[in-house]
Amino acid sequence: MESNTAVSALAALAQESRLAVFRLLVQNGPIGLTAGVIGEQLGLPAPTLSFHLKNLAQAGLVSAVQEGRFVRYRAEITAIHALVAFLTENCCGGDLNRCRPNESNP
Amino acid sequence: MESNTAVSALAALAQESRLAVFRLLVQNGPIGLTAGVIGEQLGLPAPTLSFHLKNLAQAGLVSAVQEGRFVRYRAEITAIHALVAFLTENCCGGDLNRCRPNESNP
DNA sequence: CTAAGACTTCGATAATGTTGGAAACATGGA
DNA sequence: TCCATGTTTCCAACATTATCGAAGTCTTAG
Repeated sequence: MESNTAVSALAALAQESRLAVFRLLVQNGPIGLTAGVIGEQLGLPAPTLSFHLKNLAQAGLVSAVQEGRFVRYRAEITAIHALVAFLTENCCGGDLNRCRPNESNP
Repeated sequence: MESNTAVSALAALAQESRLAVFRLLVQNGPIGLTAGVIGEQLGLPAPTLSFHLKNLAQAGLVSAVQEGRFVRYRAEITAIHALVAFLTENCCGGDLNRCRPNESNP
């Protein structure tokens, strides 16, 4: 993963509404939710939600699939895993024995 | 973890320089680095670095300890773990069997 | 006590992100 | 075809953040 990709993903999540949208989608797993339902659940005006969903999609955190008049959104869990791997890359110089010597290791 | 805390942490990491600082600190584990060394390694002017380090510290992602004239910074790995837990909280409604049915589960 | 070094705060400027109403754009049903 | 519904684009006001020079604080050495 490149630094720019990580920054985009983190920036996408670093906003109250988008974070709420993402978490809601995570909770709905592979079933996902349509834009309208998301807006209803979170009380967001349609243009605002659309703006945020686009942002999340561009960051690769959610996927969008057209279903007739609806658009179904799903969380991309693998994106989060990749992000965490990037953040903790080469943790403690790669030597996990040196990682937090006086604390429990993960 | 509260939503505000998560947003703060994500916003702190959602910036090229701060992300680089954090990753550098992660790689140096419990040993950490002084502000001067970080600035030298990343080529950041002192005021800019100070601004970013303060931001990271306020978000709980790094800790700062005064050592004489120096200030030693360390990454707070547990903050990342808490953040990930918050992001994936109640994933797929808590039923992991429903999580990505056609893909490998984590 | 003075000076030099490490780091932070101040302050001004520039750039970027957020919000939501109005209007436009699809899509499917009557 | 025409209408109702779901979603997006446009736009303008507003709010937040990034940058770094200059000046300030704090600490140790001489």
